[in-house]
Amino acid sequence: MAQTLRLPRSDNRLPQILDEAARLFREKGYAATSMRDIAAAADMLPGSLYYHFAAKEDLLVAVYQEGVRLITDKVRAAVARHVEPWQRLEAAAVAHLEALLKTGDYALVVIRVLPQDVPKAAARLVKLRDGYDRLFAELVAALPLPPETDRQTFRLLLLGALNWSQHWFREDGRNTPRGIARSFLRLLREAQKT
Amino acid sequence: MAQTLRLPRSDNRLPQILDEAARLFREKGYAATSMRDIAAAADMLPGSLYYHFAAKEDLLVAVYQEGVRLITDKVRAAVARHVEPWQRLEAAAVAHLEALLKTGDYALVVIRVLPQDVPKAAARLVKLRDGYDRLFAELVAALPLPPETDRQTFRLLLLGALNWSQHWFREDGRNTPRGIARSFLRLLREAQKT
DNA sequence: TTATAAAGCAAACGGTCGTTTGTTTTGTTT
DNA sequence: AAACAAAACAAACGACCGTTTGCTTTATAA
Repeated sequence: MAQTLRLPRSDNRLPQILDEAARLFREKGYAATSMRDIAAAADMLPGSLYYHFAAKEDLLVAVYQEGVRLITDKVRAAVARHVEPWQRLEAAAVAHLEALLKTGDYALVVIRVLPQDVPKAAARLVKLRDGYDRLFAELVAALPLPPETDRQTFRLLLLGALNWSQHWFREDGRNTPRGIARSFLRLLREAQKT
Repeated sequence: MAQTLRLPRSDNRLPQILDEAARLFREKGYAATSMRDIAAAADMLPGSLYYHFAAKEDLLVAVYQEGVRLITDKVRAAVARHVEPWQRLEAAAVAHLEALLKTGDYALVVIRVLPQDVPKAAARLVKLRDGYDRLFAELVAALPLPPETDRQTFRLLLLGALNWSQHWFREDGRNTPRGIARSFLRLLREAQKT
């Protein structure tokens, strides 16, 4: 059979582009980061970026997609280690927060860059997020909660608090993502024991 | 006594500038909003803005300051109507969320525009916020909580969830800021009864 | 070893950015 | 009505923006 497609070259610098783009999008936001910034950080010329991405927003989508993938993988793996619903949710919360605060730039771009800040890519970004939201919804649905507890409110409370932590979190000895996630869940759990 | 200072002219359009700037900063973010955008919305020429503000970041600081003032005033007034600590906190949470989701653009700018997005004004923005944070810290300090409850974690959980609600909240008949704030507090309160 | 496509360079395009400068209009004070 | 300052206009500055185009380098497959 005829081999028509070529493999990527080994010195392909696409990963480097994505890394620097993720770092800059997280540090300065999408609008304040220029293609020239990214190119300079990746040690290329601005125009060269357009061999890999047709437009700035496509570069963001690629970073965003990788961010969602990293978070999703971490959370899925953590959840799979438990069977008890509360333990599964706690594992998910810990993995979620560790992905945000320790994995690096990709994951933070997902919660820092708002879809509405990039109108031309907003639909794609929202779609990427939706799959992840469903994962958490399932975990909350499995909890043995008293019937008067609204599960959507519960989920929004937990996820909101976790995501907001990016704004105040500073890593130090007695302040870890794991500890914070567990503390949050402890505050929420006591009231909901059946 | 000699009158050396003049009063502002009655057709001063500074309020209009601030209104449009707040609206645009909230809609598109700081970096994506240009001085030309603001000038056009206020029906002026771009250069005219510089009679009122020396730089774009000063215009943001002015909007931000007004936003903090609006939230603080609303929360203080709401808290003052109660004496019981849990009721005071609930009143504060409701007022906080109503200020964010109903007051309009100024308040939302405060939680949507990150200080780090505007390096030259970051210190001023953080200072404006700090005063407000202290207000909530005092309300949480007054709660009758079991000794094992970490009050800082409690405060960060509640405020994070409240602030994050901007990302998913859509007003409709059975979904009000007041209802959400109360639901959040109910979830947190049950576990903490002494 | 040579053909080929992947990858990046070099240079520029039109447009928009924040801001400045000099001038003009206009409300208020005397 | 004359003087004056508040407020906005008119026009431009250099810098930077996302992107395009044509050309060169280079790793790999045949």
